[in-house]
Amino acid sequence: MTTATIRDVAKEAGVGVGTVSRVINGNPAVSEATRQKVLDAIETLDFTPNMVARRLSLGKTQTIGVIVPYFTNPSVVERLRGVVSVIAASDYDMVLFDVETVGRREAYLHDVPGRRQVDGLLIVSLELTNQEVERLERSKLPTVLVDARHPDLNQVVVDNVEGGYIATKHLIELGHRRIAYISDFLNDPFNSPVRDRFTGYTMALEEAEIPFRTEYHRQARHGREEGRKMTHDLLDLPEPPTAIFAYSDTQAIGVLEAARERAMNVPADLSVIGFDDIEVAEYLNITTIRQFLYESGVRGSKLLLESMTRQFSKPKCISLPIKLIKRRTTAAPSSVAV
Amino acid sequence: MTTATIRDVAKEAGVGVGTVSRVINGNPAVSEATRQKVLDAIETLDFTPNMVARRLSLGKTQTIGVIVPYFTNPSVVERLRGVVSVIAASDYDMVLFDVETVGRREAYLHDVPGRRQVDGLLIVSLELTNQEVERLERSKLPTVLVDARHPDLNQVVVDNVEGGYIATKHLIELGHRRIAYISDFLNDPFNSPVRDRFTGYTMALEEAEIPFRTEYHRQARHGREEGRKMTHDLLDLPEPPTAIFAYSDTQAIGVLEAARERAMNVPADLSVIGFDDIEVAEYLNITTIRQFLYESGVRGSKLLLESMTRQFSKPKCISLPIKLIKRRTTAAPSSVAV
DNA sequence: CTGAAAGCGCTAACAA
DNA sequence: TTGTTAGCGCTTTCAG
Repeated sequence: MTTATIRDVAKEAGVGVGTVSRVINGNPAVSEATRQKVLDAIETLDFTPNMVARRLSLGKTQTIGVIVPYFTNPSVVERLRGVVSVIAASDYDMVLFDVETVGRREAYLHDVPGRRQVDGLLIVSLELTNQEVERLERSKLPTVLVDARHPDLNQVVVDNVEGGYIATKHLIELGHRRIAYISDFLNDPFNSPVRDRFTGYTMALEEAEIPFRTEYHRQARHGREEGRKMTHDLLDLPEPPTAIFAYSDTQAIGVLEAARERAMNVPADLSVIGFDDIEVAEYLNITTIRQFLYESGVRGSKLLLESMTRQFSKPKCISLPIKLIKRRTTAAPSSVAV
Repeated sequence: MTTATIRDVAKEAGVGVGTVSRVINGNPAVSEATRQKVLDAIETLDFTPNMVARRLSLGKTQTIGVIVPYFTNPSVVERLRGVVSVIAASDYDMVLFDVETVGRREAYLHDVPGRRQVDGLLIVSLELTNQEVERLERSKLPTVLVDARHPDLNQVVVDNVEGGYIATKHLIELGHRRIAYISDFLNDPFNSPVRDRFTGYTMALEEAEIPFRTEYHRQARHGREEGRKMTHDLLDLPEPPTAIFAYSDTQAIGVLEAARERAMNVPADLSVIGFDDIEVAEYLNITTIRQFLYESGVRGSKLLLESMTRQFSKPKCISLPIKLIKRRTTAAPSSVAV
């Protein structure tokens, strides 16, 4: 038994396919009698409309695409949760494109708009080149960026410079002078937050007239383990920092591990501040800069849904706040260290 | 400028649409000369084939659907990571259906097979009724269950009875006699793991000739907060337990919180064991029963991909191991408590 | 090798 | 109200 089509239903009910289509789509221009006949036929044939056919006919897919890098990253997952919560409640399906390599990134960014398989596109934590944006614009595919900026696109963002500034300033106000910043690679063309937070870091330093020391900035691939290693390097310095600002909570966890391995007391011997406020940060009592990750996903997808119904005259930019969350990994430096 | 179709390309290249199609699909029966003409035309028109049309024509979607409950649940996310890792590396797209309510559950399970929008279906942590399975079979849609059982379907599972048994036995061997089990509701028809682990719990008790006490089993909705509350209730008992086996790590975290609120020392005053071994469990040093969540996603999707190419004579059942991970939340009861 | 034409299952415009 | 028909863009015989 092959699946029933609209034609089978029409035959079974003794009506035309158009009528069946109308019934399916709730078109009121159908008499109650025939509607019932059709409904019965649908029932006996256990018919469900073929979405692919409908999509082709309609020219719409009722699907939104979400491109995310590193689905393994907790902050990305948290944003995605927000996205899922609104998409699942809408009439749209969601297809997920996970970018782990440059190749896939290019493939998705190139193909997804052209293939016409989604009605809207949400791009999370991925910096786009002008060329890519141009292509997107040509395809007329409604798009919104979450955690990435571009003058021509709708976006929801956060002020990472300010975030870096606030984090560093918190440490300074606590009395620290030897403050390190550990982060992802600064020269990654697709990662501007890492640079922005660095800028905030240096701004705060400068404001407090603390000279920036190259050896206090470490960079590596993203990850807890890398955070751990960088911390050890830092602590091996002749004049080790008394506080570390980690680009992400994940890296901050690595810092904590390193400290534990050296039997150092946090925050007495070493202060640590992270960024993001992922869920674990709370359990581990990590002082951090909260950015509303879940909320960013929610706002981003809502903005997308909205932009799919009406065109905005110019790109919308939603700026989400950030907030210092003081917990138990930061304190004044022990006097001996100063 | 509307998107170019295969017909435009054909005209531009001065060939028939069939030829263009052949070129696109790498059909070797095309002369090098015409192939080049077509390629040029594709280039100048910036043509990308419309996936929806291709799908309709092919009768395949190159898409696999994944139905998960509570995307907010860390263990589900972890499984999903495994799924994403293999799907993203395949030629399939992945559409995600998040089930938060009974209504959506029914809707997805009913519609997804019929709509023919996916070539395969992965169902995670969702128990199916016979009726639902029957429908699935009728639709001939390749399906695999992850973390759920059914005699007629492919599946990857874990022995939860054994898990519950091992967890409890660990506590018993440490010397505990007053052991509580906190969990999700036992009578949830769609959650058999909760019952299985309970069975394992009672088995271990029985084997050690420890009578089961009703007041030592608490149930509530899933969540950290609920775990916290149940723990307080337990500790308010005239004869409180010395050890708690939590259905999930999430709930175990709640136990830890409650203990901290009472300034109780874990594991000296109270032992805690969780289940799953989600990432946080490691950071928080929670003793737990590891089930290979990520791996379950990987195996499940591989099995699905495989079952989409060749039919199995009978349903495959992959059973993943479990493992006691001893960390720092379990120890012998303090003598005073005995 | 290549072009023409017949679908894939559905929607919507057009008649009736 | 309803049936008929022309697409939606692509693949795939079937001739040539």
